[in-house]
Parts: sequence; C-alpha cells; structure tokens
Amino acid sequence: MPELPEVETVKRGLVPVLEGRVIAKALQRRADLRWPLPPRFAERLQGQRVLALTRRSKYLLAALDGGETWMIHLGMSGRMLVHHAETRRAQIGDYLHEHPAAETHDHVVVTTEAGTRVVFNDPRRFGAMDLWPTDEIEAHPRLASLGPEPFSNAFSPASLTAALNGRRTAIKAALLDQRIVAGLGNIYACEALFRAGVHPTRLSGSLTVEECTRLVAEIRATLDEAIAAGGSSLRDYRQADGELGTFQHGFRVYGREGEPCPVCGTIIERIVQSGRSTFYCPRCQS
DNA sequence: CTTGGGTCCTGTGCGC
DNA sequence: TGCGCACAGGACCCAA
Repeated sequence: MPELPEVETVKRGLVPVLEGRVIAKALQRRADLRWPLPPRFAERLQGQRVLALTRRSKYLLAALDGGETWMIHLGMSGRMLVHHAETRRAQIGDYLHEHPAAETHDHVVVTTEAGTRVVFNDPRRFGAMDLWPTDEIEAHPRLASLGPEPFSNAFSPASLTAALNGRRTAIKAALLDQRIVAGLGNIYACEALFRAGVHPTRLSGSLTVEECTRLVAEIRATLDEAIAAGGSSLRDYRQADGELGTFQHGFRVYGREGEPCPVCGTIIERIVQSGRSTFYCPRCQS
C-alpha cells in the first residue's frame, strides 16, 4: 500500500491526533513485527508527548519529548487506524477488554490523553518500528543510506544523472533503489517512467541529461498529484481518517495490462523486473 | 563495489 | 463450492 504519497497522507491524518499529545497508554500485542521491537518498547512510549510528526522517505517519525524518536515503517500492508474517543464507549484502559473484536493484526495500539486511539494494523508484518535518539535519527541504520527526498533540492537532474552514471541495472530497478531517490515504490516508478517517456528496461547509465530532467520533473509531478488525491487506495485501504485516497484512478499504466495507452492507444504491456511487475507503453516509452 | 535472486508474512482473486 | 497457485504497495540479506 504505502509509497511516499500514502505515507505522507497517513502523516497528515495523524498530525492532528498525535502532535502535541501525550501518549497515555501504549500496548504492544506481539514481540516482533519485521524485526523484534526494541526493549521495553511500550513503556518507552508511555507518558511521552509527541513534539512533531514528520516523514522521511516511507518512514513516519514521531519525535518525543523524552529525546527519542518513534520510527514507523508501514511495510507492504501496514495501516494506522484512528479511533476517536467519541466513537467508542470506554476511555483509556485495557484494549483487549475494551475491544473484544480487536483485529488479529492489530500489533501496536496507543491511546492519547485526549482519548484518541491509534492502531497499527499490518497483516503481512513487513512493517517495522523502532525507538532511536532524536539527535542521531539521521544516523539510524534504516535512514543513513537513503537517497534524497524527491522534493528536495538535493534531487535534481544533475544529481540523478550522477547517481545513475555507470550503473548497469535497469532504470526501473534504479528508481526502486532507495539510495538513488527515496520514497518511490513499484506504482510510482512505473507511472513516472511512463510520463517521462523512458522505457523501463533502459540501462540506468544510458539515460541522457534530458531524460533525467524529464524523470525528475515527472517523479515530482506524479507524487504531487498523488498526495493531492490523498494517495492511492488499493484493496480496501483507507487513510487514517477513514477517507479513501483516489489516485488509483489516476494511474496511466500501473495495473492496466491489455488496456490502451491513454496517450497513443497502444496496448499497455506488463513485464517482470527483479520480481516486480512493470507496466509500460511500448510506443510512448523508448 | 554492484547486481540479481530469494526471503519474510498473510490475504485475495482467479482458473479449474 | 473447494483448491492450488500467482500475485500484492517493501526492502533486507547474501551469493556471485
């Protein structure tokens, strides 16, 4: 579900319920997600005020007043569900007692002093959480090797050209490599390549400066539009506030194998690159 | 160093 | 209806 636009959408939904709030209660319902949770995870969250909620690539970062940052990655199927106090009977208490119908994959639950509950639900459990000193957060092993944010000045035609220079891998795989640019996933890599007119199997190092210029612009435009639409909703995914993102209707090639290209009418094709589906127009992309 | 493939986990949708 | 298989928005780890 979550690439950069979806994580940004989740962040925006969580800011009003978490920022400035104290985590009155935290509950950890299993010992591990993708990796073991840090020692005393729930206790370390409890009593902390969330100073700021930000996003780096596909990671949510909640800076706590005790000096640690709560780091959250949604993986493939992770969701942050918000339940407001007025929509439930009980106040702060034992989650299982309050919610006999707690979902199987509700792994972490926090309740703020305002009575709002935030539930991390993740069936596939590819998601992850950690606690890390805020003043060293950029050195976190998961963040240290990330490439530039797509909207930052550090991401530019020149920097992309330099990052791709000499690489023998397909450009599609390079866009999924978070060290090249942070935040793209399978959907938006396909969409950006289509919009830039670049064939997904092109060798990274073969792209011209002009093509890199188009790619930078189209990556930004695609992500921009997706964020404005509240992200993409596949399956029954919903934003934290229960709203559905609508950008899946804006996909031009992703998931459209066999359909006509929206630009030229040529049938869109699907290939597999490094184990992931790639959708593209064989005529528009060269 | 780069690159490609396997892997973690659960759920869903499709063809038979 | 039931069953098996392919596939799903991520990214780490390791062999070559």
